[in-house]
Amino acid sequence: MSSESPKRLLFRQFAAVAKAVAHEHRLELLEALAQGERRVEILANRTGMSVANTSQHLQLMRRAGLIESRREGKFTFYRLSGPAVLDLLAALILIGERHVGEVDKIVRTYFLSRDELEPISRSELRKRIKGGDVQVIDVRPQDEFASGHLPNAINIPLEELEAQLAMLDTKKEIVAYCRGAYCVLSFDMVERLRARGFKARRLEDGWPEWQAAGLPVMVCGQGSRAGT
Amino acid sequence: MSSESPKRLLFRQFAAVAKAVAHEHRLELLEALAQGERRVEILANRTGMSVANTSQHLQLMRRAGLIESRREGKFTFYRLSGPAVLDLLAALILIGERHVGEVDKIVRTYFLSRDELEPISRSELRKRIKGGDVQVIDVRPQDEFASGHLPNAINIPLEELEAQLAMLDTKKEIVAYCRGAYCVLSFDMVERLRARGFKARRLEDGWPEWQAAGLPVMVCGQGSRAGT
DNA sequence: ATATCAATCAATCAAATAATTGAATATTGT
DNA sequence: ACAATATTCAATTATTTGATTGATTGATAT
Repeated sequence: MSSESPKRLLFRQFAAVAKAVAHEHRLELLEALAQGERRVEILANRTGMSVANTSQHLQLMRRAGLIESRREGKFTFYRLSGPAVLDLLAALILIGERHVGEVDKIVRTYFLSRDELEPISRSELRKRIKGGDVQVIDVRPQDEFASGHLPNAINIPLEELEAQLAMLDTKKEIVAYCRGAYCVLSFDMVERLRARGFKARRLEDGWPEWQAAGLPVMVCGQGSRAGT
Repeated sequence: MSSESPKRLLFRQFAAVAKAVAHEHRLELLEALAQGERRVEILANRTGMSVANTSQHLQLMRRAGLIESRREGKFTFYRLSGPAVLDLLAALILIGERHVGEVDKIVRTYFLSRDELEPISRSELRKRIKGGDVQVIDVRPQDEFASGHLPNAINIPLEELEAQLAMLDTKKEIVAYCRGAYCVLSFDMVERLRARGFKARRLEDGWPEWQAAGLPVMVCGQGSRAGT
């Protein structure tokens, strides 16, 4: 009587995939990995978990097929196993936004409302970049910027805004972006820029989605990096 | 020190959504609900769970925003909260297929390989239905067929195949479909039809996806139902 | 060889989740 | 009002999952 329906067996596997995303910290790890491949220790720092704990979570996700790893010398690099993982996260976020009251409440409490921020879409931003009438600011840390960013974007992490203010053209509109839909960085940046009288908006999503959409990108030192 | 980052709070909510799908039985419930709204008892029978247990799982998913309910007299009907839920399931299945070895093994063991079955796409099937050179068989139970099906489809559940064989045109190609990508019914139907010399293929997905894609449908007694 | 460092493993304890049972609630029909 | 029916609630127990600790592996550099 141990034989079970194949459908049941398959569902068990799919449930295992879902279980692997069903944890606060693992979602945070996936968000970090959506920026590009990363070492265990870096991920541990980012999420504030112990290295051992981080390692276990990563292995769990690897077993579930969400991520893959590569060994290079002493280091193990992890990366997303494919674009379907981003789809999974997007679906999760969409359901949260539409149908979970808590999400709405948190967004209202901590972020400017989405309408006030007038987010700009990927396709619209692309046109305006071509037109050259917009300044694009990448709010992520320097290392993430270096491993890939939007064309003509300049890198200004939040804490460097003061130092880089002079770089900005007060006439041109600014569009800020960071890691993704719920990365706080670009929200903060837009607020601060507006407080200083700039015309600033947010990209509606972030770097991983831009990249996944196959839009043009720049890597490393090729693009313009602000300051220093 | 109780204040946490808003991102962490949001991720907690998204993780809760993921947890709600992360269970074998709940996936099965969602698959059933993807066919249309259903009562608790019906769902309990379908999944082989007790009514109380089913009710608890359903409430958990409702709290997570995956499903909604409606009371009608003594009955409570549950339904998916929106199309994003289907996207979530699709992403889950895609990751499983691509990156989980077990899934592949199960498919190989229990189903004909996908290539052998030469599945037909939604758009192709739509064209051929218009052309009228194809017989479409809905393999689902009668009640599911009644609440909606593909245009010109006839309903032949597996156990009725023998009785309905005479209905089928041996010249025309047959396309069978059922509940979705991993519903066994249409696999079985194609195998049986081929064993009898028919030219038979599978629709690559099933009723929920057809409906979600906004393609034309028929409801209730309006369409042709085979036999009796 | 040995020291060092990144990552993993193994064992433990604490916490969350799932199934079961029987009682409780709400609605319908008599 | 009363019984019948569909669903939910509450309490219990078994199982699974998560974090922590310290030991272990594997690779590099001295």
